[in-house]
Amino acid sequence: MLDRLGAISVPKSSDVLAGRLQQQILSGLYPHGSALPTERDLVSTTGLGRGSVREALRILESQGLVRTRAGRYGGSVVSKPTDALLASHISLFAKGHDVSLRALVEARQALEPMVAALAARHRNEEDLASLKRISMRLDAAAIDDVPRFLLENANWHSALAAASHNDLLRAFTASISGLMLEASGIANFASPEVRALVTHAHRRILQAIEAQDADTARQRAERDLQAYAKLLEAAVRAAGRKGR
Amino acid sequence: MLDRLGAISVPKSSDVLAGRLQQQILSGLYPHGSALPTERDLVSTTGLGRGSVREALRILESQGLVRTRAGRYGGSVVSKPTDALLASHISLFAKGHDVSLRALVEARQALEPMVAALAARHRNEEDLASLKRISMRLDAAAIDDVPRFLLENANWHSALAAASHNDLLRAFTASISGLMLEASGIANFASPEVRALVTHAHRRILQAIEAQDADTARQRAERDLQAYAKLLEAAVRAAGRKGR
DNA sequence: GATGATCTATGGTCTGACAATTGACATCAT
DNA sequence: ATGATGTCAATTGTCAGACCATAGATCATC
Repeated sequence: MLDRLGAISVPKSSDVLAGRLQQQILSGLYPHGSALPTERDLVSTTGLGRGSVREALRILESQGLVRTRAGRYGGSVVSKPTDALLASHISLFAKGHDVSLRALVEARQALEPMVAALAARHRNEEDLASLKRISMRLDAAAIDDVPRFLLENANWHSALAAASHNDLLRAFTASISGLMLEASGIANFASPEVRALVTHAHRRILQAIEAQDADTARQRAERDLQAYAKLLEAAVRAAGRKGR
Repeated sequence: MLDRLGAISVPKSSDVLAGRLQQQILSGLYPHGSALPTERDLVSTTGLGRGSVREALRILESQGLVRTRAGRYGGSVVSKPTDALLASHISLFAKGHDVSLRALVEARQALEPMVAALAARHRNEEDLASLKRISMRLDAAAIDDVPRFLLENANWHSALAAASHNDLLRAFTASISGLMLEASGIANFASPEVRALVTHAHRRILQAIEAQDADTARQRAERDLQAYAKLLEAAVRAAGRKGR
């Protein structure tokens, strides 16, 4: 008989422990907010050394599954991964793969029409107030404060995504807004014309959302993003010519 | 004079080291594929203990920025975060936030039309061959092999996203496909009618992509997903009634 | 009752040691 | 020559033990 053996890999003990704890957390054995055993308890129950246990906890921590505090009554507490953590992972992925500004715009073009439609459908008064507040700040900054304008613009897109009440779309959108905020600081693309286009577009979308008109919100987001993408493409071409 | 002091937090040495190494990697000081200093070198240059250094490396590892191997000529090598790693983080986020199947479908509805349009525009012969191969397997499995059908369906969506040649959209789409594959195993939604709808829809989209007709591809993806969403909603309502 | 000192279980860190791994190199048999 | 085998050395993997830092509870004091 011929035994076919694949490659055999010996996993690290910290990886094994991290995987088992992750599974137990996801299975509901350790619900959100509950405390994991202390490091020393884990040492005695698993038979591993404290270093390995701590490495496993560090893995869970960077997955956002636990938060650890020192001191008496401290320890590792189960928690939900935050938007910011997911955004940082998405950001690392994007930077590692040299995702272009164009690809970011494509992603935003994909997400934002649906986000706008959902926001129109599901927004509550608080969402609306938040969007209006940010819109006012955005309009004010559009006149002459470009860095502030870019920041408030990112906030606006994040607030719109929050109003959609879809956690996944919200996290995706917030990540892309952060990445575009970084990129636009470099690209220096926010001319007065672009700023006028953006504030006008946001106002129109906000009206549709206030009226809870999902189809109009979607269409306006689509059209405005298409105009934005064309302007951006032209600016990139111009910068390319100037760069020679 | 009144000094206003905010909260002062003392960061962990492993976090500080992980942050500095991350910065150095992103700055290009350690390009992709290059080796980080060995653990003991880091110990001597930083003055930290080896445990802290190892915890920092474990953080970078779970961010996908390095891969570590044991043995002589081993060590930590700079690498790019993989799709699978980002997908796992997105999956943890989604599970932690109890993202509903409905929210997943909304995300797919947002992404897929753009993905289809980009795939039609940017696909090469290899992408096309891959999609055709998966389509054949999908059609075969649609007759009676439901688990295989669901798996090949997830593969189809991932292949479509790969053909878009947008790394971010590809990673998002692959993550959502994985999550829906898990969820559909539970929801048991893939009736023969649904399977027929899906295979037909995929065939039509594939035709548009082969013809490199971006607008048609987008429209077909939009319409088909809308039909799919309605079927799903009806199934969920039916399951809700049965559940009583 | 407020204030401050003290207690103590917990994570944070360092040191030292040894085991396991693994690629390069030397050796040997053919 | 060449292929198999053994040896070596640098590196990560792991453990044990000690001590420090933190922070909430508790107690003592006024």
